[in-house]
Amino acid sequence: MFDTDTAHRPTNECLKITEVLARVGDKWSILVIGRLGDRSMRFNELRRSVEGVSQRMLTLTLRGLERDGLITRTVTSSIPPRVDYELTGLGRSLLVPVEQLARWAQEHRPTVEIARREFDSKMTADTV
Amino acid sequence: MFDTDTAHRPTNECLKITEVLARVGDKWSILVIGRLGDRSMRFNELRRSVEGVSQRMLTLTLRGLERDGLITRTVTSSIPPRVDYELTGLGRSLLVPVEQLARWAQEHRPTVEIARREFDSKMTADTV
DNA sequence: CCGCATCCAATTCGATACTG
DNA sequence: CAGTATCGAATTGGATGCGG
Repeated sequence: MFDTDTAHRPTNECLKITEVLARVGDKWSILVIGRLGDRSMRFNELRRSVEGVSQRMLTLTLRGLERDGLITRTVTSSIPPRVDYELTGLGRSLLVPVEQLARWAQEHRPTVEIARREFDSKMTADTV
Repeated sequence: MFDTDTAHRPTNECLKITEVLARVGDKWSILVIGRLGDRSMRFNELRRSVEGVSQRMLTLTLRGLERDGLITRTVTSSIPPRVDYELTGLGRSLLVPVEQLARWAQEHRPTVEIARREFDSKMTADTV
């Protein structure tokens, strides 16, 4: 998998894909994308909405998403200034597989948590 | 999104989901899962296959996946010892949305790369 | 209101060396 | 072969204070 060809092609495609997935993988990107799924939002609005994200990380996340062409950043030079973030078409297309993954996580979270507890209890039993 | 309810429920579900997605998000997990999609594999076989992963990181990744119930670890006490890793049913179910995401990445990678170059050139133009 | 810069703590990761 | 242990380097992230 991760390859159109039947053959096992380790480096080329995989590395590139990993690079793209790195954006999705980080802690905040998908949450921000999820929030922007409904409508465009302002900076502090997003900040409050995502909850737990620091100003710094939100800034970095938004820059990254903008760089990848997933969101647009629109500055309105008023006083106070206003900056709106909105998903691009590309960003909205990403929303589809991300929602699938979110659904998986939501559906299987209980199973995973049970597995974790079981694993952990086995480990502590070994050590003692 | 990321919520079954219509209302905006920021903390509860999202944090838990983030926690689960953190496993998928890290650099090696999805690659390992992808490799195990076809068949079970031994430790060093995986190590060579994933390519770029250090022994340490592969061990940590495999432990994490095992802890979450996504793979099984089977030890055969021979000389030399033999350890096989295999996807569980849960792991195979994760393979589905992950493949979708991989397809997205594969399909849109050129677009993303163009966006990145464009963004970067704008930035350097500003600075100078 | 938006966001950058700096400092500093914590975590992550690779390299290396050593065990059953 | 399949790990564990340790160490230093690099990356990451929060807190704070300043600037447009």
